[in-house]
Amino acid sequence: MSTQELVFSKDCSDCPIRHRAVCSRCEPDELLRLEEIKYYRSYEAGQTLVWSGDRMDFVASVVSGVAKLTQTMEDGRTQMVGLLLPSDFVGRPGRDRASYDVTAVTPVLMCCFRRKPFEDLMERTPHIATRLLEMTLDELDAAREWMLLLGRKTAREKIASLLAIMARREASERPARARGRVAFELPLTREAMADYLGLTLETVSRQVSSLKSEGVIELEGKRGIMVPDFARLLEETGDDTDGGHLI
Amino acid sequence: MSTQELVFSKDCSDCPIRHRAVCSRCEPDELLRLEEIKYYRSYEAGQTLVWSGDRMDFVASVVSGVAKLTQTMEDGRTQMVGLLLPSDFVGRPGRDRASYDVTAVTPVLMCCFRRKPFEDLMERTPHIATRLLEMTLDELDAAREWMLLLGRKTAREKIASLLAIMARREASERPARARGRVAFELPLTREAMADYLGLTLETVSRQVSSLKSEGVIELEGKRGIMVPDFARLLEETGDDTDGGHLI
DNA sequence: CTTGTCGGTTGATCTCGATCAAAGCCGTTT
DNA sequence: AAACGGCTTTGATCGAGATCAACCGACAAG
Repeated sequence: MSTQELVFSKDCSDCPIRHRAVCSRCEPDELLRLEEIKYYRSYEAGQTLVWSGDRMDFVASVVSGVAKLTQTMEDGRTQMVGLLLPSDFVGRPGRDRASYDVTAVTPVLMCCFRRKPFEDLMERTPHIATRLLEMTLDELDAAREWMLLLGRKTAREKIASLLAIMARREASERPARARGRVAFELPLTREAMADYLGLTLETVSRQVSSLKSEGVIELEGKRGIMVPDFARLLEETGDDTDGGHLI
Repeated sequence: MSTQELVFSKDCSDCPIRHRAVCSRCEPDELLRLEEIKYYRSYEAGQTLVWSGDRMDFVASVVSGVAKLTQTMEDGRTQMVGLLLPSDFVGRPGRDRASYDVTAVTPVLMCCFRRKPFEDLMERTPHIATRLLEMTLDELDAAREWMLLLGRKTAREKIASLLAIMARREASERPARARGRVAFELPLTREAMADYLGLTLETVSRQVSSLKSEGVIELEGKRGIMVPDFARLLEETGDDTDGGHLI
């Protein structure tokens, strides 16, 4: 398959700059230059892609699957600090050591770019930096919302918030769905949810059960979550519901 | 005072790109273009510069003083999500509404740039975007460390961590000081510390007292903190102390 | 079929930090 | 000097979530 083929047949789904379907200024020759320095890697669930402190000579974009960034204290307490879904970017141009553990939550396919050439390309292609800045600012916003969750929300609100975030993200992928009704796969174990929310897995389990028994959510098998009334779920998050951006 | 004068006499201390004394590629004429679109604003302690949701047609750089970014829930629970010290950047190119409340903690002087012209300048001056990306990535790292603190640390560790962060930042400003011994002004009230750490002000007060009575810190007047042995303080943070970057 | 493992649930108890309440300490105003 | 307001400290009590422990169900391996 020619490089050209790859780029356009897949709608450049592995170009980190295009991934979120925003950068309309991606020129074909710039994409080609990206093609030259990229390669794929796949990982199985549970596998750690990078350890905190490791040398990291690539940056990458998640093509499929879910991965997490975690920080761990000496005594084993761990906190998830990033959840990577398809189209998310990993790695940091200009730094050669990873700051967090990166672990596959489900099987993951990454599209990697060798770091040095990627940095060179960034120098020559200004709007890649602009796009990356935009994505990083989005991540920073998400991190700050997450901080409010960690610092001030109750266990119940935390669970509801996590479900709302996942549901919203799911909905944005496939916007066609019944009004207010959302169903999605939650790819996280109770323990991973606990690490996300700064709780213990027992508390997560109890609160999920409680939301289920009150009809806010329905469980479908192991990982399926069904939200009959999204607005109802939002009420449980403690967030401003009339903030406009409902979904 | 001529523009030239201002730029070079103050070592461009109000240029957000140069603020952290990193961007060695700032050309005089680029700095001049920044000069043309900037203005100063000062605020008194307690004053809110921007309300979440407000229109924000500038970006800015803190020249002096301390400001905070906070998020508040309907019922009044608030969480600080950013602490802005001199040289920090506020605002987001490409977005016209503020996402957080920005409040002066001490009297603050801001160097503001009208947003649209700043964005235009960014287009024409690629390494401004690069520099901004770098700064944003630093902030993201800080936010993620903060998430570990909020999600997993004990009250005592939280206090120690905050003090260590402030001490470290202080030390980097004026690197000349006795080995292990650091003194600094903590510009936050107990309530602000509580908002930073996801605690109540009573808990903050108790833990500070406890650290004092155990000799980890000494209080000098209202706001002065003296750390006789920085390594000792670090032990209390729960962080990896042999992570190299001690101070 | 048994055994093991992994993820999840549920129960009993404990504890850290929240909450409620009362003073204390300045610095400023009257 | 007295009164006041903002900030802090300290005490008593309460409760949400952690901890410890048992058990369940699904699935894979022996």
